[in-house]
Amino acid sequence: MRKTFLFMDTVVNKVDTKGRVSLPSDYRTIVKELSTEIVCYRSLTAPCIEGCPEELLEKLANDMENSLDFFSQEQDDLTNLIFGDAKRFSFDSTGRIVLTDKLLKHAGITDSAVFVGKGRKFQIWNPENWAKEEARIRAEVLKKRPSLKLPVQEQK
Amino acid sequence: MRKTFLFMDTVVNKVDTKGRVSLPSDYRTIVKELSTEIVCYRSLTAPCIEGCPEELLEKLANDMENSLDFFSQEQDDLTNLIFGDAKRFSFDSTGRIVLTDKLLKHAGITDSAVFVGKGRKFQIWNPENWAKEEARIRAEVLKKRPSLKLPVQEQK
DNA sequence: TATTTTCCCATGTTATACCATAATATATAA
DNA sequence: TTATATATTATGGTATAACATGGGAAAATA
Repeated sequence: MRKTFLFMDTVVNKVDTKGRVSLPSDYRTIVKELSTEIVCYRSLTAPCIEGCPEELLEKLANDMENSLDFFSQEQDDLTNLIFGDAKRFSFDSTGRIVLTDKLLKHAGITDSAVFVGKGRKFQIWNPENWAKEEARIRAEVLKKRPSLKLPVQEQK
Repeated sequence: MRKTFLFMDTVVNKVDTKGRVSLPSDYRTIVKELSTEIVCYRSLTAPCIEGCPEELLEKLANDMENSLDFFSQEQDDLTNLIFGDAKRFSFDSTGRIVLTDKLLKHAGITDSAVFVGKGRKFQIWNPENWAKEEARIRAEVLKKRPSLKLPVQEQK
């Protein structure tokens, strides 16, 4: 895998009635070096969609295969949950993927979606939900790091 | 074996009176790169059918051969169970396989079946049973979430 | 010959590849 | 800088191809 595969930035795109969305151009150039496909699945921990190159899940599959706990119930459950939910999405020449109803519903996305870079992977949120989530995260960080001194500035 | 051989997603297909089911198109494209056959067997741990390319069983056979537990009763039993039960299924030009009564009965499948991706392999469930199983797994994973540890990935 | 199994064709449905245009960003010249 | 041109990207619409599935003929089996 390339060393510098980092999904970044926050991009809002429209979602049409068929569930089509343009994958941000930046994301595409990253993905294109490997293939014309990405994998998406419902986040286990948040009301959003997660996406990544297939290579990332490939690595996970390998690790699980080679794990000592191969026959354990937990691994069995995890593979079912992860791979059962994940799905390949290929984008056409115009750079769009078609998200499924299951994914859109889980994230509460209707007519527009926001792509949020997360390094090796990215997330797709309902814009309003993301606004709240971002605020929550920022608040959390401030609370956890009281010694962090930000420049005192007036709110505008 | 190809780099990206991952069975994913959850697909419901009909099973007709002859026991015919369409293998999901995604699965077929994976399998086709190797052959026109898959191997199916009754899951050892759940009321479902498991399927995979023959190459995976090949790998299993190798691993067991090279294992330190070569003479163990457990491994002996496992090979008997798996290889004794496994059977090749070839799919025709329309992409269908014909499941045997033994398999269908074990999974409680009658008129429709759900394919669940599991990475290197996949499972075939009775839809209602899978719904319950998925709910169970999700609840389980959420409960364990704080301590949940995926296989540690080696840094290179 | 009767029964099962395999193979192939036909059809409705859905998804996807493609084209056209609009919007945006980037580059170039004044 | 400002204005204009060019390229890239986003989005709407549509024709096409792919798919799942029912039915039946040919082949194989008993």
